[in-house]
Amino acid sequence: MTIDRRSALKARHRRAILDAAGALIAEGGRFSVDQLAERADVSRRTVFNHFASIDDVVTTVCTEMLHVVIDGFRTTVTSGERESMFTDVAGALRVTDVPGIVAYLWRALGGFAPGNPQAAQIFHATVARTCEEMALELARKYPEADPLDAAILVSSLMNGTVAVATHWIAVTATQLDERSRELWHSLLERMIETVRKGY
Amino acid sequence: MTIDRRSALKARHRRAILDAAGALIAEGGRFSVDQLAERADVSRRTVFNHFASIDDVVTTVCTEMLHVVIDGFRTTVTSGERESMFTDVAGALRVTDVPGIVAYLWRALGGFAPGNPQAAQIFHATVARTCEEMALELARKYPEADPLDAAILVSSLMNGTVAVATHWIAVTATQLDERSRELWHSLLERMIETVRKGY
DNA sequence: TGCACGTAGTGCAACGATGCACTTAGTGTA
DNA sequence: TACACTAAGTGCATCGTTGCACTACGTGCA
Repeated sequence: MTIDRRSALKARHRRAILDAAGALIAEGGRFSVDQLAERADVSRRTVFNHFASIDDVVTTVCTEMLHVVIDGFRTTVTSGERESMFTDVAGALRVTDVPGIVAYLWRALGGFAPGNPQAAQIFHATVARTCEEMALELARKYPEADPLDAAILVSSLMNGTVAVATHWIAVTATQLDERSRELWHSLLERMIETVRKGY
Repeated sequence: MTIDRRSALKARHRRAILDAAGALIAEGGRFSVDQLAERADVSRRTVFNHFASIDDVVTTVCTEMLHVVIDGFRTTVTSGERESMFTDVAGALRVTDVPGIVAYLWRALGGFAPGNPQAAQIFHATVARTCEEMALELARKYPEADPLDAAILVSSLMNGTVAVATHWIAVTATQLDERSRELWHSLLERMIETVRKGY
């Protein structure tokens, strides 16, 4: 087989951009495209060749981080005995530090754009997708269960997250609080609907 | 100032190719362009975009290694008091492990192409240039001295090299012995002539 | 001798990365 | 309000990288 080095170059740069964004986000400061490009050792234009916008970059980074959570959850759920949804979720909590990862993500994002609604939206959208995937995983294993139960269980799995998020909101971006509540409500509704349709 | 990322990309790939070649040479095996390209994580074609030939790559790697020797020698000679060429050469031997570096280079090159006259030629040509630069450095500091003395001193500085080279030749590539002797003779003549002309 | 095969090296067209000039939009300031 | 300034994002020409097909040459083998 032949390795496609043309794709390899693209992939390398894409990775470099994401890694740089992850580092910059973790450092807690806002950052510009120029900073991102410099950190990734690519040109500013290349960033826009790979991603539609800065938010696209950040969303991708967050999604990647939460995929760790999803993968861990999926492994726990699929490898465990069929007992009850509760034991699966409890097991996932023991194996993966879900609230820890998501809290880290949230704090980092808070630093990324304090007072910027974009940060909260990116966070909630990413976490929402993560929750949906986890709820779907549960529903696959327990098809006879009520989708509402799965959604609520996953929601409580993410509880630590919400607490941290709310805390951050209270401390640094009070004006987001109301919007945050709305987003979490709509998230729960979307989860139930998603599980019901089973994609 | 603006960083030229176009050049940066080129430089990065050039470095990757040289590093890969250095590693492959050090590992002691022969290697093809394909191996080199794969190791450097660039396409085969890019190797030829940067270097005219495989020998060009190897020569560059060797030259870079010997620049360590040259730089160390130059520092010792220029920073030391003007006393005698002999003390300078002795000082350089104390500071830099000249025979060690060159012997390593030779063993590595021997592995690169056992039975291949190219290896010996690359080695001798590279070392010859190194010797010339060192002899020139000596002649600059002691312009009244006989170029022959400078050449012979540098030659003796490289003595460990010759010994190792001769040993390797005897063991693994006897057929190169005669050619090696010729090369070293012509090297000495060229050194003297070079110093005499002072470039 | 003829032939398959591996490897060095080249020519070329397509694709990816880059520099630069440009528009757009938000923000602070006189 | 007007204006300077900063940063996001776009269009385009150019340069660097890559895949692929090709030639040339040495080597082993029937």
